Amino acid sequence: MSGTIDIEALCAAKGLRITDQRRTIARVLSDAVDHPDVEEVHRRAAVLDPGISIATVYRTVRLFEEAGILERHDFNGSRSRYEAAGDAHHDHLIDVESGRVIEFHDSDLEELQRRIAERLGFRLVDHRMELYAVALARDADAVTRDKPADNSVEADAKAG
Amino acid sequence: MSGTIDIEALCAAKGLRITDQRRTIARVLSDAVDHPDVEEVHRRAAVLDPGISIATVYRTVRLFEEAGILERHDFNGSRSRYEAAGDAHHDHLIDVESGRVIEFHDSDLEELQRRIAERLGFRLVDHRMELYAVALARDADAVTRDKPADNSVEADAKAG
DNA sequence: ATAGGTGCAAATCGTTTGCGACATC
DNA sequence: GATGTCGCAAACGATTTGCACCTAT
Repeated sequence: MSGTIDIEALCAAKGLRITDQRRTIARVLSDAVDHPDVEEVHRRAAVLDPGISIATVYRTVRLFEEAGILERHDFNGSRSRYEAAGDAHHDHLIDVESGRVIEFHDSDLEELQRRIAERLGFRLVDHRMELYAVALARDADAVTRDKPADNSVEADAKAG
Repeated sequence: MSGTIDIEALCAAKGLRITDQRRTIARVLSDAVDHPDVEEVHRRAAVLDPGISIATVYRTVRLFEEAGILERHDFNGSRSRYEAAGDAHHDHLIDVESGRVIEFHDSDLEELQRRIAERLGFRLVDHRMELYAVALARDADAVTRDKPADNSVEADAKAG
């Protein structure tokens, strides 16, 4: 889902100075189909530009996140993981056995969350929701799309 | 809700060696009506036993968490916060303006999460769900209990 | 008596930052 | 050419750990 976002174009649009390093990191993140952490982004960026520093990667993902270009996740605690923020909103299911992250969206869930907050006297401004689960039996991918449209779960698996 | 759990008794039941420090920390956590971080637990424990070390607090909350006596939360990233695990399961709404944490339970939500995981081919084993919200107008606490029983939201505010 | 807990200080991990050199606008 | 960025290494905050001493069982 995020693999199609042109982060470099977004940088330009936001008036961010574009350097070789930022271009490289933007490309790595535009191409990512998973949710890499900083170390992994650095590893991939270093393939394209061996001199790139991890400090620059930290600075850049932070910059991009503050510009709304990236989303940061904190699935297990320790390391932060990133994905392009351009897609429609979605939540994550983490396969606790493989570490695989599956994105999904369910509008009933979104609506219910909104109503719960309202019932408590609040207006929902954000939420964080992760499902930790184990695959059912063997045919775990045969059920990927069993109902159409927004109201159901549309998922595409992404590597760890 | 967690203020009534006798953590010391749970330690004994689990065969954990009970020391003065653990007794003190257990009491602090049994008495807590909020979600203190390690520094705050240490601060409160030090009132009862000024010599207690923060390393011991870290070791003890970790021990208690691994024994299933405490739950660790990671609401904003940095510091972990703890609460007694004895209560019925609940989720958290965080008032982004005051930092106040409100506990709630909604069985529709729990059920929906289970179904979403199932639809994706998984069995739900755990979840994390936090609502970030701002208080509506002034009468934010007049709506605390507007529907009865499990199906609705039952909340009690807890300090940050 | 002994397995295990404690306090201290040093180590670790992820992340941020001060600095002088360098690149982009 | 001014302003901002880079790489490096040191600094940082939260947490863990090695060690010599102490305590519950």
